[in-house]
Amino acid sequence: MPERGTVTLADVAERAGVSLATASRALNGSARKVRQESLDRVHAAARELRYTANVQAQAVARGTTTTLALVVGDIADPYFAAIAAGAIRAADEAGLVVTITSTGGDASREQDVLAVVAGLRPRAVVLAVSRRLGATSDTGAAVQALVAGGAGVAALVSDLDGGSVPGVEGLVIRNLSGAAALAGALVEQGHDSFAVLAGDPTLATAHARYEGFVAGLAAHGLSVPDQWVVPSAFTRDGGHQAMEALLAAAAGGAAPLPRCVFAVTDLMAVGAVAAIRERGLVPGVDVGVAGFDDVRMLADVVPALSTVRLPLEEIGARAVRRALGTDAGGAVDGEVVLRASTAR
Amino acid sequence: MPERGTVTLADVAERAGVSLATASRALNGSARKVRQESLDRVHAAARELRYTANVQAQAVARGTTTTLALVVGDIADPYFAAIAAGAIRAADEAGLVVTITSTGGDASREQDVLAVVAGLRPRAVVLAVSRRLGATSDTGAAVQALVAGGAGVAALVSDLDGGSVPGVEGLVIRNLSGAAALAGALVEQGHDSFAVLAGDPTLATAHARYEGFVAGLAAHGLSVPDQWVVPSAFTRDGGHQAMEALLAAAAGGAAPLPRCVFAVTDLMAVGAVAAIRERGLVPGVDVGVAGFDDVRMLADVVPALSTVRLPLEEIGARAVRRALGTDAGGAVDGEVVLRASTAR
DNA sequence: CTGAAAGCGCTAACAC
DNA sequence: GTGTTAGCGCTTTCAG
Repeated sequence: MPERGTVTLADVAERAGVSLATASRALNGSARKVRQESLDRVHAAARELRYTANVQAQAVARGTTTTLALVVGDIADPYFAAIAAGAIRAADEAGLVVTITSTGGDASREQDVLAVVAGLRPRAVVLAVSRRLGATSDTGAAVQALVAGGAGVAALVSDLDGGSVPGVEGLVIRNLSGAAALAGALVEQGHDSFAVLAGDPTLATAHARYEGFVAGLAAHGLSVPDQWVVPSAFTRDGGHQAMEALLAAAAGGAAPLPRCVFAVTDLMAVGAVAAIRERGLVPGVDVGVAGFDDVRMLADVVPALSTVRLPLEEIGARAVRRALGTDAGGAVDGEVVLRASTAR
Repeated sequence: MPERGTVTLADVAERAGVSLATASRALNGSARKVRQESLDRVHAAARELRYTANVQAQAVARGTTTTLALVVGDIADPYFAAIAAGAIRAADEAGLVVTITSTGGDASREQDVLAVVAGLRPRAVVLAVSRRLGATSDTGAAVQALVAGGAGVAALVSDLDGGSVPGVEGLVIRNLSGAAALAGALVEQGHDSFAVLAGDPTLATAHARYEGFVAGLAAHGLSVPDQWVVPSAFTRDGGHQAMEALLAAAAGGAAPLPRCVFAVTDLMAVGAVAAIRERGLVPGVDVGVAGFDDVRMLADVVPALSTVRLPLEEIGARAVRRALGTDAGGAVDGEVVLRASTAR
């Protein structure tokens, strides 16, 4: 029987012939306090009426919500999408509903987004945004407000990241050491001259990967000449353009071509591979390409990308637990995976 | 000055020296009714106190929320991720916050998910799940409840889809005609024997694309023999396995290999390409492969995939507007894009 | 064990 | 214009 409007607890209580309080206790409250018979009656009534508790009302009455806010740069980016998937799973396990807001990578929007998030009075919030180096402490203030409001806050950070915001749990992703390990592996594989498609150097993640890679090379006595460090947008197209710049310079005789190129992101690496191919060269043979992340969606690109695998879904899940205080801690390591794109 | 606990409207009103009602009107209510001076005072107080309205409280008081619930199969799937991105953008423009719940493609979980969604009392809900043919009307009932609760509901449906659920706006995606057009284009390109990697035939989307393709071929006097219609999981691996089955049969002499294979999804197509390559054949040359969706992430696979482009983000955005009643309607067409994977 | 009643933070009549 | 005062739907003392 479709009801008009919406069914309230009062309706259920009335139908079950008990008080509002009893109905509430039967349906949600601390169990054990309700007689079996009343309990059954209430449940029956609820079922018949198709009652579903209004979580907003519960939230104001209880003073705490069941919302977990996830702030990401761009949900269409597979990196964030994978993290979101893990976060949703973990939140679900904790009985929380995930609200996703996206900054679009825009720092100014971040402020607004955080304000909206604050209005949600979330039980926990996970910040999976591309942190900007020299971050405006405005953002810090907004986060402080969240913390003061009682929300557990976790943020993905890099192992190069400087000051941690007080009150927020940082889940450190070892971009620095991962990139360093990759550099070492590539050198041992025989590569001896490298360029870095560095992405946006003001982004903490991009910066850490760049620094790590350079440090890894340095440990083997190698370095990357300045003209071979090319910044760009932190996207597939950015990688394409950066690689194109390198190729153009080499074609113009301005500089030789490196044996291997490290793109700080798989997506950028894919762009680079395309650029190489467009010049009539063979990626992986004429010039090696390595990425970072090992996003699953790119598993079938040819040549298969050497990269640093990050357990993205796991990261999302752990960030949630971290925000809820149910994850002990510990950093997340990447795993170097060598494939055809750097096989020579 | 970090406040302890949380700031309420009452705090703001007190600090501004006005009543609760005035503060409410100044901050949210129907403007115009508050004197400029009071208005300024209230805003100043709000700013100083870092006040952010509690949306849950507003929701119960107003009897309507600012939540838009998006139900997707799997947010890590680029198809859904793109739709989600568009939905988030459109919702944001409408001042709504998006809550994403994922069914994981599990029909039984769909029930639970819908129950949770109902508890949110969302202003609107977008169902972007893989509809199952012969759907359990249980789901229909759950949706009914949502509609009865006053939520605007929109669902992505196929042009082959049968009964529309009363009360829900169906945004029809022309899978059927898109696949038919693709078939026609491939025939005109010179292909004359086809296999279909049909995915999960119980999913409305997969089914429509299969039917459309077959119909498109029929229009040119061609057909697909039964043994060349191979069902599988609706995933990359499913496509891989299905193609592998085809290749194995051909290698065993059991059947010849078709000139061209249509995978009902780009992801499946990519899996098929990989399988072809593993057999030492050249995809696009020895056997053509076409997909559906044109997911951006796969733009750089080699050979570039012939496919049917769907404006995924746009679809997400329109579904939101549809649910809100601000989109007039009209189906979404796919656009055939021929590329190297079927060039011969 | 159960009911009556007092909130939770905010909005919306309804007066003044 | 602004303040008073009921609620919104639900939880939670506090008595019985």
